[in-house]
Amino acid sequence: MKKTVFIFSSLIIALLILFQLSRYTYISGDISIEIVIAVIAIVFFLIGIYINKKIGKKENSSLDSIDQKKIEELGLSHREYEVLVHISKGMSNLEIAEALFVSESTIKTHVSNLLLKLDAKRRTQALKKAKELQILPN
Amino acid sequence: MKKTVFIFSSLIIALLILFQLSRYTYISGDISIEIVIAVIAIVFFLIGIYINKKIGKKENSSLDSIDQKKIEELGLSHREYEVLVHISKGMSNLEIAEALFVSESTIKTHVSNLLLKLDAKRRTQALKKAKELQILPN
DNA sequence: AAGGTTTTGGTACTTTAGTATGAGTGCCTT
DNA sequence: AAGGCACTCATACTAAAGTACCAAAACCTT
Repeated sequence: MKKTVFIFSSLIIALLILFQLSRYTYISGDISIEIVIAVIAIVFFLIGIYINKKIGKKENSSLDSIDQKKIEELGLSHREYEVLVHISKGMSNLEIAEALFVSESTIKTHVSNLLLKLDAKRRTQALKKAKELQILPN
Repeated sequence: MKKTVFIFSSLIIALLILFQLSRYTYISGDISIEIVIAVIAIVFFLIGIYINKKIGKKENSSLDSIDQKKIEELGLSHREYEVLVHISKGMSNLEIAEALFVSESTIKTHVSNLLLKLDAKRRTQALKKAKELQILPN
């Protein structure tokens, strides 16, 4: 919101400055009108690119970042989320157990609770839902 | 490549037309120079936005689009790929079987071949690899 | 210190997933 | 027409995954 106002204010100011500049060069006549126009064209062309890039980056970053709030909302504990991340790497319960230095039973407990909290029947479904909820990166 | 050439050609032509237009209005003097400059500024501003959107979409689509060539490289059959897509939706073998109107045995066979071709031990690992290979959308 | 939550782990069991093997059918190509 | 490939399905396993229930230690918090 604030940025949009700033950008449009800058645009209007730039426009006014260019108007004054063009009038000056028109009167003095020491710079050809074609060059002025070319400069204006290039400047606004670059402004257009710049603004679009800003907007594009915002959209991308909102798609990439994981939603910490939603993890809390779901009541996922730190360990459960950790297990979820390992599942997303395609690891088996035993592999996760070894990676986290705990027993396979522990991982099974975590997975079971995980599936309950994510309302999933399978780990693959949990992955799909987690990605939809933005708690796992794509 | 072709699009880039097209865009730059259009840009150069637009520039030439605007030059001629500006000269004409300069000589005839029936349109104030400020309006001409404002029009040029707006036009190039819009051109900048347009080009950037095109480029942005290309970048996004290249990240999103599935790699048909890699599917062929891996030797994945149409049915196997179909099963893979269903797995990525979090479905069980039985659910996939019902969705595709075949027996669970058939799906198991497909999954087995799928895992071999993707060099995966589990379906979750197959999903991870498939996404890395860009044969599944994120 | 008491109480709740998290983390850990076990047993026992059911359900999916995945492997191995064999085999029939249909389609395309040579 | 014959061979190859994709698709289908079955049986019989083995291996994971997931559930249910219980329980103890570790942790924060009030």
